[in-house]
Amino acid sequence: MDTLLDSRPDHIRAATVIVDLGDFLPKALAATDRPAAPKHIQLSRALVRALDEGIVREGDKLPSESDLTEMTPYSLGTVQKAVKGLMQSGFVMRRPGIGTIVKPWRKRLTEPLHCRFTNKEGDYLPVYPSILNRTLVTDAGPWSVVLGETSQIFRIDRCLRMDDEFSVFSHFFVDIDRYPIFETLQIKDFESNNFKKLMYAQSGDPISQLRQSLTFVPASAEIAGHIGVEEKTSVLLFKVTVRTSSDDTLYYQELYIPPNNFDLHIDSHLDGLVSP
Amino acid sequence: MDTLLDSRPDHIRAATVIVDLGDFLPKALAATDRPAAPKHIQLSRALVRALDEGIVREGDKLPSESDLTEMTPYSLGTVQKAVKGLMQSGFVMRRPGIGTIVKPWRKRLTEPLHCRFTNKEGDYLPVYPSILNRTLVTDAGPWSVVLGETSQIFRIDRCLRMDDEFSVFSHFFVDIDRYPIFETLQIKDFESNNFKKLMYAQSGDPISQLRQSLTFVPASAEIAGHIGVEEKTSVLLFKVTVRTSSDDTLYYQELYIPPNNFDLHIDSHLDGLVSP
DNA sequence: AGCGATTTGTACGTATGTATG
DNA sequence: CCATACATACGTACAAATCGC
Repeated sequence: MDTLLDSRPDHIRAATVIVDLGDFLPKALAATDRPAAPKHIQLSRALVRALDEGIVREGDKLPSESDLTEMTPYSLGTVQKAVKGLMQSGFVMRRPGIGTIVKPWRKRLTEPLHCRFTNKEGDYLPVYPSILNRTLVTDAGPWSVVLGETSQIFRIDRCLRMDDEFSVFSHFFVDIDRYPIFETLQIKDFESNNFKKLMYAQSGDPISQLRQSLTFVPASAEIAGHIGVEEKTSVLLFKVTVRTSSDDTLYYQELYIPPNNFDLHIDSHLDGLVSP
Repeated sequence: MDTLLDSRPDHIRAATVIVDLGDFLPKALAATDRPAAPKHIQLSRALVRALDEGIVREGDKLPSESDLTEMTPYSLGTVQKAVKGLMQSGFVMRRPGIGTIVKPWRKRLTEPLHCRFTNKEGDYLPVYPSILNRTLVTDAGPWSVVLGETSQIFRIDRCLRMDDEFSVFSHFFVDIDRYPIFETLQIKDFESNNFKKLMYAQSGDPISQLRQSLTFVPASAEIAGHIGVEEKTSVLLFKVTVRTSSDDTLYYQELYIPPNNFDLHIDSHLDGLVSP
């Protein structure tokens, strides 16, 4: 084939070598989750882990379905479910007759999940979160609607500094019945951990519904102070509700974003395959 | 069951009656797509159509998997795929032991796909689109990156009036090799149709990847005029790239949104099940 | 252009597990 | 404890797209 006329994207054209997972997969699958996740989820996670650990790299071709069926104790259908999940999450690309190819993912997902900015070059700004406060919420609001009127809701206030450029203020609402760790953990412990890890450590439930909305609102005095704008300046309020496929709300988040010159990247869906 | 203590959401509590699709489904499935879509997609679409036509309403319980298997010529696995697709798209909710329940969708999706606002009551603002212009794009930009440097790109400029409240200006970029209809159709024909219908009529390919980002930008003179703000006013630039699961870009859209008091609802994913 | 070999995609039938009422 | 209904899993078969010869 004439490569000069090969206009396919790099991550397709370059994929000729099939990555060897013969050593990795059996070990990765032996380390079972507790309680045991479905087999196709275990396989999906193992493959994502292989990506995280650099065993599989962007542009690599994964073993074929039948190969995976042979090197795992799973059936073809299970393997297919696993790889299909990876495709729906955007990790890989599949074509009949070609194979399964790992898409370029630019950079691994870091904290926090739903508020990442890129500069003009497309690089993500590093985020430096700091915890300001944690309170038991007693009044009603959007949080109680989505998390349930009867539940015990904690609110965690954070300030997310975006690489010394600007700051975002965050109200994070969570039901402590579902995530008791947010009540028991000391505030200082939040600093060293990150929210995504905490959420996944507790739930294991796949995220499959994201409800997001945006409004312009005037900044309150408190919020204005934290994000460095004048009081009543118009800022963006970004509301995020995260649900499982069975419609349980995992958490609700409000992000106050001042005017800035960076691109806010909006997540579409993740299907619970993000590696903790 | 004591309804006073029943704190479950309406759409679960109310679902006691199983909707009768015995008449509708066989007829709906007989009207096959051209070219034939996979059976599980056909079934999904038939169920969505039942929703559109009011045969199934919000809160209704769908027939069980085994019932659907009996009333259709399809196997259990096929039925499961179809209903699972509806769940991942957010149309229905499923629980073992209970059944499949149609979620409240407030209002059917109308035009345009990615820019819908709600008022304080949660109702969508009606949208009145008008076509301003259609040009062949020759220069490079984000559009050429995502649609391909070599492709013939058309740009359609539109003004989307949001229920007499405010207006949004839109640049819609599409590859005419993929959607020749955007070149052949007269501008006046766009008014009566809507974009979503046009896109689905042509492709049939399921949408599965949405890439969305937001930036603050100063409004150009032209755009400022259309959306009724002063030149150089800071407006929101909402960029949307829509791809299939095989990574083909369907279209790219830029939306210029003036400051306003409504909620911009952000789509997460639709999986191609939206009924045309 | 044609023909296998490969690989994903769809589909069927069956069996068993788990949550709910 | 039982019936219902969704969830997972297995094994098989064939179709459709792609590639190399």
